[in-house]
Amino acid sequence: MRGELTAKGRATRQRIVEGAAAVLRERGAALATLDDIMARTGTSKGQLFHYFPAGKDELLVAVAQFEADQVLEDQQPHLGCLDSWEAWQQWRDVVIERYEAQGDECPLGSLFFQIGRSTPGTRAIVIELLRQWQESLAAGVRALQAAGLIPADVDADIRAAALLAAIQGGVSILLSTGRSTHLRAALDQGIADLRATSHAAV
Amino acid sequence: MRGELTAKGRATRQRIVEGAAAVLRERGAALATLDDIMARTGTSKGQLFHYFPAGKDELLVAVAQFEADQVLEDQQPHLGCLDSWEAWQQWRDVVIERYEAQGDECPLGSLFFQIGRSTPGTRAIVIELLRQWQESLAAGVRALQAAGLIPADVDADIRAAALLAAIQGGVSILLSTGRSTHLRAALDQGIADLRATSHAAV
DNA sequence: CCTACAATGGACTGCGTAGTCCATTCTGAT
DNA sequence: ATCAGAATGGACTACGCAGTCCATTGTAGG
Repeated sequence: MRGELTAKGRATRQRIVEGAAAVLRERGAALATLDDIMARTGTSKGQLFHYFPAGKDELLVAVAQFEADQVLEDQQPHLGCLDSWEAWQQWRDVVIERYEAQGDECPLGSLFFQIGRSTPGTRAIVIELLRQWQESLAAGVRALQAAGLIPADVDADIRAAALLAAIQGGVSILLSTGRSTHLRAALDQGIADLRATSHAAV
Repeated sequence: MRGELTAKGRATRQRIVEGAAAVLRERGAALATLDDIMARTGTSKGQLFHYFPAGKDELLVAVAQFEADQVLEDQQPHLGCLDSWEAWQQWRDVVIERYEAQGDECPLGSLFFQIGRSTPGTRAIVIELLRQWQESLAAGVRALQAAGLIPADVDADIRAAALLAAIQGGVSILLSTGRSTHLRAALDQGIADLRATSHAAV
């Protein structure tokens, strides 16, 4: 038992992270307390500080990483193979469905505002998430070019950046208003405009 | 002196709101304390609760309203008369400049996550802000149609919604990463795609 | 002036919460 | 069976912060 963490220990730690994630989604990072997390996960103070010696911040960073991983996973396998208009459409459906189901709970958003500015940890996680997300989208645009569905002179990176911004904006408006109108409009318009490049007179 | 608030009183109240707004931008709503605000504005506890009897929440709502008004004002007069491509371009420049200057401080964002979910107040303010913003954009699109610069069958509301989402997303990515790349990409691409409708083969 | 009430200052209270500490129980290797 | 170290429980501490309260000062109207 030199490796610091037994099987039981790993399970408990995981339970804490997942439970904490649920609590944070429900109450928001600003209002969630360690007691909430203890109650939800059926753990004690001793355990929390046993697995996250640096305290709440360390736990929040772990949760942020957990949530960030989820975001991309939830879009697979569609995000990974955007090589036809059908694939793009399926991906669109999954994204909208996911965020409509999430409603006004924003795991990463509230986390970011709680500790993002101060701690470099969460910020780095968010940046890396955005980077991978955009890279996948850019790959999708290039796949369309390779398939001859859109012109080769379309700038894949700019398009991907614009699409990513459109999604982010749609989601934050969904968070504020509770309505997915803008997310839908942004995604649909973004894809339509991409499609329009194939028969533009420019 | 029956009207509750003298000239001096009104000035103090205003000073508190503006000072609080500054503090909130700097430290984020989650970390800002009444003591910070007192220090910044040179006021006492007594004053804070004299002008905002319901306490911190009431003050935060006042700040949210103040910030929301700023957002639209800062885009004027450009946002009000988007009737030519030059006007759109100028507006684009103002938006980018404003948010680049703001950097990673998000007055409304942090406010929203602090009290937005719980209090209906801030949420209503944000919703109203978004509504007016989108309405101005839609008016701009219609102005382009009226000027014959884009086809009449372009759906102004959808375009406006997509543009608004693009901006919001660009801003939130700016908040996360500190880089305005996405905001620029989103705005430029959005306007370019709008422009492309005038010579599309569809 | 004088008076009523607004404006101000600041000490004080109460509470929620993060974090500490140690006693006890469990687990696996030898 | 034994023992080191992990896992757990929970009482206890420290403290920051919102909100209360009242004494004092300023101010406009009569």
